[in-house]
Amino acid sequence: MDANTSRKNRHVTIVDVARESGVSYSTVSRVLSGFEFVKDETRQRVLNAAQRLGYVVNIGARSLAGGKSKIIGVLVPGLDNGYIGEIARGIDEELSRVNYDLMVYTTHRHQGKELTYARAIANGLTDGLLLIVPLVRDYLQAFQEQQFPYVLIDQGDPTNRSHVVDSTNWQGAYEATKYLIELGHQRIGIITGLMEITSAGERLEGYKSALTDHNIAFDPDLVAIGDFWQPSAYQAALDLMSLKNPPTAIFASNDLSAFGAMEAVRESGLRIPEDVSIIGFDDVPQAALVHPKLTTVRQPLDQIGRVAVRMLLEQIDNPGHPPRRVTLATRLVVRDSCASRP
Amino acid sequence: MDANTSRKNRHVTIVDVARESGVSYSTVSRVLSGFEFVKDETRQRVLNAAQRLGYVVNIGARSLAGGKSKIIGVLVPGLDNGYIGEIARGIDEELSRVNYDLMVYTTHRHQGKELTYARAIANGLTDGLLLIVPLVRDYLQAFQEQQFPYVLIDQGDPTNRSHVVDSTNWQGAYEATKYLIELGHQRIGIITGLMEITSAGERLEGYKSALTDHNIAFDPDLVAIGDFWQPSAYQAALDLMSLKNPPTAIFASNDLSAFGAMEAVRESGLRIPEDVSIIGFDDVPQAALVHPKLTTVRQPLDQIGRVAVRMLLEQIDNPGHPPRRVTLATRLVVRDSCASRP
DNA sequence: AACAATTTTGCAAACGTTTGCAAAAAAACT
DNA sequence: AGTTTTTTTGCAAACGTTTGCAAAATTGTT
Repeated sequence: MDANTSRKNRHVTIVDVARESGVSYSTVSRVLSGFEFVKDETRQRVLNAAQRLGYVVNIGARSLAGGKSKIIGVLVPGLDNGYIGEIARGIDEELSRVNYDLMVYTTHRHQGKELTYARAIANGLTDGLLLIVPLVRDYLQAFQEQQFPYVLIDQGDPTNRSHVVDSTNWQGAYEATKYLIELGHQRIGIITGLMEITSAGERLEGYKSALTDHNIAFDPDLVAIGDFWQPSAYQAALDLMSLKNPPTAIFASNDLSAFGAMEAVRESGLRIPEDVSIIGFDDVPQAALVHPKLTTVRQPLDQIGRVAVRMLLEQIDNPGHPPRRVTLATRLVVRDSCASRP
Repeated sequence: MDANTSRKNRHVTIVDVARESGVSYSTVSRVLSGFEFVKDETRQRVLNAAQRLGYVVNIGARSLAGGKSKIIGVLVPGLDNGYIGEIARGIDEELSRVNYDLMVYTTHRHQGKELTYARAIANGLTDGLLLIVPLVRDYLQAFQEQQFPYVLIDQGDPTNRSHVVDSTNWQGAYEATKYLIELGHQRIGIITGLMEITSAGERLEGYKSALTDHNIAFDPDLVAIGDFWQPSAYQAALDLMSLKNPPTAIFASNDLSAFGAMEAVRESGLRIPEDVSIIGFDDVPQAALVHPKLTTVRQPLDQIGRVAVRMLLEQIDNPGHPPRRVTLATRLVVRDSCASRP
């Protein structure tokens, strides 16, 4: 096979630009990568030449040589849910303002060997990492030792050594529950999230507090364990509804769970909100699309993404920044899925 | 400021592994990167050493030196919709099987200067590109000249020089329309997609053909131009419903548009499906969640993603592969949003 | 046992940047 | 005009790989 594929598809390099503009390649590098001292006239000359030649930096080389890759990574379970989608939008928008690119790593695949995995990332070409995953643990330490920038999204770090951005989970849950109580409900069920995630716990606590504060005894039977996904919430709701004394309202720990609950309730032959009220958490785009429109606690998801990016960039530019935790406010969005107690 | 940040956070390199296992670094490279001739015993020794040291390749260096980066890029408008999410899932799953990573580029930002942009990508560190974008044009040629691997998803290439994977748009639209006709509808409106996208045109044609084949005159008034997004579909549906002789059924060119149409119809005080039937296209996850559940034409979105990846890999491993076009079958999914003519 | 053929290994030269250090040029003082 | 200071530039040495080529080791032939 005479496969004379010319492997070398020569690209325009910094050297070409240097030649074209009559300066040394290091000057070009300086012009292109930063703001070092370089005479304005020279800078212009270089910029023009680069433009003319259609130069574009080779990221691999740059990161090898020690510069920033201008890539940040985001570690997520998967792309296929509105929650992540909204956060991703915020991330993306903020990133674009500073000309960074985005690398996506999904965990659902790399089961188990996450540590190795995280090391791979840190070692590689990303300048920092955004983690939107449950069960973060071991590798945080590795990151800390390496001073590798990262921020946790919607997931607390028990050791308080991480930068994290989240929202007022406890309070949001409290408000949701309170709202239900004010509608006259006394038996309020909750479908929890995956309890390994800190926000799931916080929401459960908020629910409990609201109950207590309004003199309603907490009944463990009304707590159904879910995992933030629709199918398990569906099952959980089914369990709740088959109680001898079923709830007249359900607080689902996220919207996806609320959708599952709606399905289950409807299948039990009951109407929403006439027979049972359902409230969610997150306010993903679909929440306003389902019927009846879902009343829910809004997390400013895109904002969360934005803030996370800013915090990460801060660390990148300024290593050794002391850990910060930013908590964004949630607010109740009343739509059509809740009504007064029947 | 005594910021003595030790810039050099030394990583384990191929050289360390070489030392540890008592061979030269090139042998290590060969063991790690490919299947070159190397004695089995040596290979084992190297592998063990690498394992022990926790070695992990530096992608930047590898791609600089001419190897594969094992990263593929995907160019999308944005991450915040179920359609992309599903395709992405397919892509991701398939990629994980071959240990590739994923870089996401969104276009909504780089308005206009897409050519420069695409060149940047191709020049950079991705081994290939998946394009899920409207309005592909100029840069395709650049890719072709450079023999840079790419595949078009759900978007045809008029010149037939690209690898593309899509689904049976014409046929899906035909079936949807036919289904509506068989339910007795005579005045069937259509909300088109963004007409710059080939699939939008194909779906419109399918709709027309079905009409013609069943002796229903095509009425231009019943065609409302949309752009595949909910808000414009909402408006389009409103227009349709305010016709002197409004349609009794609407074929929306994608599910998002169908959601918009549902909203509009409901707001006009009409019921779905009793007063007007609505059918969508795509079958995104939410389609089964809205109420009434949406009858729609299912595209195997994750499959599309999978196939696209396979085609891309094929090109990467085997440059100069002649362009192929794979068209996956759609099928009608009947749910609750369509009924016989009132 | 000598030689040829084949398989396995190692050396060195890229790949395209960044950056410390020193040289050159320009500007600011005497 | 001669110094000193400051700004601007260039050289060279990394960074961690891959890979062509040649040397070394192994195997096969006679």
